[in-house]
Amino acid sequence: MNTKTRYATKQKSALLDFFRSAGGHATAADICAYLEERGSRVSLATVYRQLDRLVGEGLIGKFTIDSGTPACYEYLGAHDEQGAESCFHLKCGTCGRLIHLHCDEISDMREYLRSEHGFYWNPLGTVFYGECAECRTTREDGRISGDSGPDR
Amino acid sequence: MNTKTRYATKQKSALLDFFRSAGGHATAADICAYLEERGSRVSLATVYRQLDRLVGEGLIGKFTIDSGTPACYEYLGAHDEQGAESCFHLKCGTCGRLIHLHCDEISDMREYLRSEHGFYWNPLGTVFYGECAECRTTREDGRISGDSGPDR
DNA sequence: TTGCGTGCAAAGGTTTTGCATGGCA
DNA sequence: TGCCATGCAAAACCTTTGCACGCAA
Repeated sequence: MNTKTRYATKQKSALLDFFRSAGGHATAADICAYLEERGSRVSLATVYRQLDRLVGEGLIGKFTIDSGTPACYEYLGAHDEQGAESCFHLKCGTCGRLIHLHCDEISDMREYLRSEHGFYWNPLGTVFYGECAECRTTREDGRISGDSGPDR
Repeated sequence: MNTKTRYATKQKSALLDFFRSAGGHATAADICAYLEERGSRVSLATVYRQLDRLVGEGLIGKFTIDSGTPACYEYLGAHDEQGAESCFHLKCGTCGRLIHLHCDEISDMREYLRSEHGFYWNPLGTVFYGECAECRTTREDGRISGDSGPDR
């Protein structure tokens, strides 16, 4: 589905620069806006095309927060093999925050999925949905306005 | 965000009938098509509105496979509290299959995320990305056409 | 009778695609 | 020079929303 990069263009290096310097996760539109601000204008279509290639090359990861919202992309190049596999994301459905996590505990989970279910799990790109501590506390304490509970 | 159901309409019961009989996961469009085939036509907008409410009521779960693709919905009513929390999904990025899984092992993961990171994980709605055993084997054996590896 | 739920159509937002042009090798 | 990558605009797609009507309570 995604073609290999054959030529080194300034748009591509601008994208990589963005990920290396800005870090964290960003949507295609974020990247576009950031680059424009920096003087190197890149069209949104090109951003999507490059991102697709970079994902295919394994340099960046793509993950989906919710259908209808733009996909998030994140630089993986900085992680070594070990590190990359211990990095994943938590999404709080109440406040909408995306939490970035590094921990080795999930290697157990990987091992389990592989041996027991034959599934080779890639934690990158996987988003754990739930509720963060702050929101949970707030909701249990106050029972503020809404009585319909969290979003999901 | 999602309003409570106040009236019992035939559209709503048609939706619930669908989930109880057809089971598994389905997109809004799937449901719409299925119902039309059965003679009970329900507009897509209504399907979305009802799904939103049903998710809010906890009767069905919503999860996102990939941005750009329609969201999947699944009936949860059949699960007891315990069962619901041991149900989750694996997505093979190579063949695109969505694998349905029930296992209790993940309660360890939940416990870990809660005690260590204060995060209340809801396994439903979370999709584990990776590669299934068949695809892995095929790819390692044959190294068929493409040399660019799996989609992600 | 009240007002929620529905259907239709249009809008909104994200992502993809066609085609002519420009730039890398 | 050959061909890939880009830019622009339009299309495709999923989902939400506005509004008038019908139906449950």
